[in-house]
Amino acid sequence: MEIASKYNPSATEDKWYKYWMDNEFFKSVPDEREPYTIVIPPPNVTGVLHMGHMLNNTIQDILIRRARMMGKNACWVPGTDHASIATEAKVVNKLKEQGIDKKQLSRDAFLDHAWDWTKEHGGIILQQLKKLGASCDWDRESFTMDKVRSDAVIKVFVDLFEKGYIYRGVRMVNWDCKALTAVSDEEVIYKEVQSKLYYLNYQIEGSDEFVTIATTRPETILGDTAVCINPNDERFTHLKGKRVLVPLINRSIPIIEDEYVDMEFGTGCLKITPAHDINDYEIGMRHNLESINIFNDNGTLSEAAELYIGEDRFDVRDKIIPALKEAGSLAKIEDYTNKVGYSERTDVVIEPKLSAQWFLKMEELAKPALEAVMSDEVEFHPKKFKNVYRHWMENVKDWCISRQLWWGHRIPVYYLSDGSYVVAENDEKALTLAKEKTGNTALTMADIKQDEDVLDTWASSWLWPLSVFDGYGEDQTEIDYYYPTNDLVTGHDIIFFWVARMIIAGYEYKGTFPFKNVYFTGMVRDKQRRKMSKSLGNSPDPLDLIAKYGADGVRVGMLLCSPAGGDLLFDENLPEQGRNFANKIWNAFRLVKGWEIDENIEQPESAKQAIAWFDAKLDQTIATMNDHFEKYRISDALMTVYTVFWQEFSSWYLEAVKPAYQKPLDAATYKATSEFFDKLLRLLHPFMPFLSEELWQALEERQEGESIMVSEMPTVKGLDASIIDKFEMLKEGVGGVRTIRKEKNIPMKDALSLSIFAGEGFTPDFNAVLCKLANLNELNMVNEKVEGAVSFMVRTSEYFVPMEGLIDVEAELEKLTKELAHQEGFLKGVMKKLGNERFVSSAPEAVVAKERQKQADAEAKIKTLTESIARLKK
RNA sequence: GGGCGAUUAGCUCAGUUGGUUUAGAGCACUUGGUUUACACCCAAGGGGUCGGGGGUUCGACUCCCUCAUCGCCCA
Repeated sequence: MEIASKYNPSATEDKWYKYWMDNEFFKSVPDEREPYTIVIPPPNVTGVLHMGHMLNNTIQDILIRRARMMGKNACWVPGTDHASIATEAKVVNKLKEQGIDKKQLSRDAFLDHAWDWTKEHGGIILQQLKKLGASCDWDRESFTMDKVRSDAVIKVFVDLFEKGYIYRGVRMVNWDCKALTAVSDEEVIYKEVQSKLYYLNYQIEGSDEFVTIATTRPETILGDTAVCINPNDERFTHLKGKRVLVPLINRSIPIIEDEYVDMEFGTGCLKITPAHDINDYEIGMRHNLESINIFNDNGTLSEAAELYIGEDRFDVRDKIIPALKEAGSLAKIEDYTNKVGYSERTDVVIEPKLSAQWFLKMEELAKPALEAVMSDEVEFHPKKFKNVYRHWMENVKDWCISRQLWWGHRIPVYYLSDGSYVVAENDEKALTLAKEKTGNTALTMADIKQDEDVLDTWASSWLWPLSVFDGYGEDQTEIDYYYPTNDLVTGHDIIFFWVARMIIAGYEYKGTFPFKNVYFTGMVRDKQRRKMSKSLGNSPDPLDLIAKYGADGVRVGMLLCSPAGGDLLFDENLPEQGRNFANKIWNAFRLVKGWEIDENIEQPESAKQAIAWFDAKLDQTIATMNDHFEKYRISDALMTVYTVFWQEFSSWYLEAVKPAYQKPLDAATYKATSEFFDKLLRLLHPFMPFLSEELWQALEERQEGESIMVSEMPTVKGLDASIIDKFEMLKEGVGGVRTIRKEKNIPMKDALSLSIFAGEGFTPDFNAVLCKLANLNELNMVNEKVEGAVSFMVRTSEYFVPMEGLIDVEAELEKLTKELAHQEGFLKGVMKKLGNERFVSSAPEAVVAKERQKQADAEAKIKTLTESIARLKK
């Protein structure tokens, strides 16, 4: 059978993905088996696949494939979210390109365009995930705005309103002047910027004196309604009760006193602009100040500003400074570094703005969700995120859930002509409620008007683990079976946006957690620790990587350096390493499949020994991997099987059983080897689904409809592990001989003779393997030192390779002396411990015994080395 | 300004309730290799006073304090 010397992923990946789909292996329906469920963090419809998705979904696929092989009913639900702000922005831009202004369209006409856009672009990421091998149940694909999910969102709004958790209030919100909507606190990103601190003089009314205030936003003076001092500040005692004039517009405003003012900062005098700063707003409330809103929604100045009407807020800042200077109001300008909030969506500076919005009260709802995480009912991996979570939950703020947009779930609030309102799931119910409320049975839909705004996208995502199983529908079969889900895999950057809120919703609506475990991935960065971004151009296209290194190679690459929660520094040498590993497996398979099998020849002793060892080694490997998976150390689990396949299986086992060139292999050894290979492929399958399927199908004759992905994951047999340590001794022996060959320039093909003076713990169990791998023509067990030989030690046994005339006495002496010094140093450390009364009396017995064993071993080695040195010196 | 976390080999990280041969892995590096599975390979090797200082302990990479540096979250 001819097999190419290099693995070619592109030839196999599409073939097996289609095979899996055709056989419906990804599909899950409730049955009597234990369910294992993951809901995908829904990528938003405007996105394209990036490295973060690759990492995230690779991990989910590993977990789900493993669970499936462990006999569970594995269900991975895919889907997307509608990304209210981002999608609306995309659609508005697209319409603009076509010469259409959103304002000219009706709500329904705009939504038609948005749906068209979503249908065209929405599923791209999910299609790309198939290339990665994602084994999602595609029949379950959900969208936050489809019928089932939308109904859930509206039902929940009505329910929370009826429970008294939702209220409408005029508050200071984070206003996005580009998207023209409020955004939540979580959607504001604070960045440190170099700015200026402007010192401005305000003339005291009826006097030539003035006070100086410091501000970073001089344009907001037009909205000032007070100047504030600290009542304890003696510098300003004389100002109490006076009034000052706002520069340029000469508005008379009071000087008020409030302890909020930091006497150390700036001049100790603070201007108060209640409409445009959250702290000023609170001070304004305390002192009954007027709020003057000087901005329009798009960030230009309004009529209320009196000056610069219609001009952009940043242009005004540039213009007002010369004007203030000319008016003699500018005292000085200093450089200043401060943090400014930017919109996560549009990257424009957030403008604090007073407006009427809908809020969700969080305090009560958050309690069970906080408790659940602190008590590990929901487990975070890594644990350190528990602290972050607690801090947020204990200080949780009410959630601003309304957005001034059209694309999303329209708020089910209906206003009556008198300004009162009713809340209902649909028009019909709203009308009924309105009639009840007013006692006017003649009301029609024309008399009530639904709120124009939509809900925050996260107000639908937070229901995701419930809504994808139609948790708010009539038929509860699915939710009863799949909920709670098992694992959630997501980036730690959305712990508040999404994870915390899902946990809250889970407890509120099902009385229990939405998922048992949360695995937080790190952020994918480039080698220089920069975030991957389009503008930097430092993010590779995942599909290009797959084409270059194969999906399995990329999956392995993503995982090789991704401890939970830590940042992942991506570099192309990672998928390259993954590809190399795939090729290693491919070639090991090529070797095994290339052997000719002879039923009649006897199994060599060396093969028997190697099989006994690798059987135990594999058993231990499975146990180690299980342990890693239980603790969500997924990259460690991969590293375990990586090392075992490459080092133990390929470099030791296969070399030990490999027949001589062009000689056949006995049937028993082939059978054992084939079984080992089969198990290794199964262990590898969750990480490398395509290659493992390709080889598993070729390893034996398989029936149509068979697949490694639905085969059983190997389990621990509980074999005696002591053989593994004995084999390590054999490796040291082989290594010793190899070193001698290298030092003496003896090629591998020249057979050598070896004598072993056995020390404590020596085992002859692997002598046959030793002869084969060290290429020995003679192996003698001796009871005394061998003259005229090069020697080395394996633990307390001494190995001799006779080498008449080739011995470099000086070099041997140097080697032995160095080793002796090391052993003596080591013994000294051990003796120091054992010489300490308090160590011997207070350390556990086992620890002391271990030290005594170290002492005995070291003394035996020192004795041997001393004798050998003396002999050489003769 | 408040809080959290980190600092171990050139790089990225393990180190699992303080005791397994005076610290481990992967990558990178050095040396040697046309062995008939694989150069996307094989064999061997170098490299760290575990950020600094102090303390607790018979014993500290591991626990406590402190300083320094960095990162993240929140205001």
